[in-house]
Amino acid sequence: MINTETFIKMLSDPTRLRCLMLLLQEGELCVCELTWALSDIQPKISRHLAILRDAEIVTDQRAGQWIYYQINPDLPLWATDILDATLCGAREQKTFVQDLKKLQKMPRRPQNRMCA
Amino acid sequence: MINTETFIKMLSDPTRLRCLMLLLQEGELCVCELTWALSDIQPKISRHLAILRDAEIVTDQRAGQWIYYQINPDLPLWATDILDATLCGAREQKTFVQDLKKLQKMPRRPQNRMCA
DNA sequence: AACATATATATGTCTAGCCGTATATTATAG
DNA sequence: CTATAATATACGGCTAGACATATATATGTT
Repeated sequence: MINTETFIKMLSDPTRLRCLMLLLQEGELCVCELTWALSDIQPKISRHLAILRDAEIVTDQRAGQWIYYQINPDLPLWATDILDATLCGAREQKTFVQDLKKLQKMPRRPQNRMCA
Repeated sequence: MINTETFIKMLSDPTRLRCLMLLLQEGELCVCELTWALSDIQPKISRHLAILRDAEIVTDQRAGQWIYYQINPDLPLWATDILDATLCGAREQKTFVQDLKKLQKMPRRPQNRMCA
């Protein structure tokens, strides 16, 4: 089971935190959606998602050529509480607002598996 | 006002996190108490507390030769929520339990100002 | 098969930030 | 006015970890 120190270290990189906030907000996103939303390069996003996956903070699931990530539903309560509180803070900050807006404007966005 | 990214970065150092957890649990502690509790060296504790003070996550108050630190009471709600959730997690981890136990066994512990 | 798209990983570089040691500052006691 | 205790800061060294680029792997399409 993950401990608080490790968990917070995982959140302490801005790219990882932005990905997690979007995943928490949206439920499930693939690498190309996150890459688009953050206006960043694919290997960087992929690498950070791999770090989060190795720490069991997110889970991944392949759907065709896309790999969808989501917050690990089995996180301990204190961990989801940290994420929820962070999202509350992020909602009033321009980085998150911009990321979410950018995501919603993504052209040819692969349909979210949750809606399939 | 502090943002989520900066706030979490401040928590991401183990020494700072341990100090914050003890401060949240105990209300107010001086440098020598934290130094004793963490079994670490004074300049290191002092430096990390200065970092937290500069980020306005803690406040300090001199009482004679001691300087007492506490969690900044004016933190935004999301920030105190993060700290509270982290403490919930920490309470079940041996680092925090040990730190707290060590603190309580400190000889000639300066009386806490809150009890004065 | 050939090509395009999505994702992952490998490699070498670079820097933010932590560390220990030494020293400075401030307060109390004698 | 010393001496001691508590705390803060300065300095140089070191390393974890983030970066960009290049390449590998996997899937889907024609």
